[in-house]
Amino acid sequence: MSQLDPVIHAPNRLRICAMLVTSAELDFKLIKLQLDVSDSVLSKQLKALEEVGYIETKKRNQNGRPRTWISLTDKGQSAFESHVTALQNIINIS
Amino acid sequence: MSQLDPVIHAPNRLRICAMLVTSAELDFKLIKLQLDVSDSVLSKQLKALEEVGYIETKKRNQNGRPRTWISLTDKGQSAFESHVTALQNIINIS
DNA sequence: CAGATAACTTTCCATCATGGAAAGTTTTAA
DNA sequence: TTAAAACTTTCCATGATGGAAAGTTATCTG
Repeated sequence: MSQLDPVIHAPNRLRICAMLVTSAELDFKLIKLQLDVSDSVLSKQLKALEEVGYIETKKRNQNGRPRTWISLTDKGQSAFESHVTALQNIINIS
Repeated sequence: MSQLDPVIHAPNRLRICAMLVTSAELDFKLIKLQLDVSDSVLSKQLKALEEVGYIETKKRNQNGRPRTWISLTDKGQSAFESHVTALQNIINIS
């Protein structure tokens, strides 16, 4: 039986993963605006996802400014899918 | 836009609500066995749901033993539905 | 009727998560 | 070379969560 993943379940991280699962990569600023959180909060949530290997970050320039690009890893992708399955099992079957 | 409900989002409480939404009422022991948590943990999670008016508890005997029966209130029902909608919005649309 | 037991409830305690604010770092623009 | 952007880290306070153990209350057993 698939279980909820505590790293993904937290609301902000769930939103981050959901945004990333449909995109190749997104930049820090966009995610921040979308989630409406402070820099420090987003940075910490991304770090939590990176520490378990669910996302990767790459620094690259855009308009002469350093930007961080974030993408889901394969591991993150499948963890997210399992988490969604677990949620569906809870919501539909219970 | 529907938002995640922090009272419902916590994994154990999400499971409790999901179990209750398809049943008229369930007893403490059954929920406890299903969730595989200690008495104290279940009692505290139920209290949290009761304090916001999402569930009701009734004490009634069964086999000469006091039992607590738990049911979703109307408020709890619609809060759960909104929460599920919010989850779906996050997972599908983001 | 007294003690035991079931079925919770509450308290105590330790740990962890989360967030805001502020300070720190790095890179590039002016 | 100073300023600013784009994060990152630290500090701090608060709140959630869980286990263990003690506390309650109702009923069963001898």
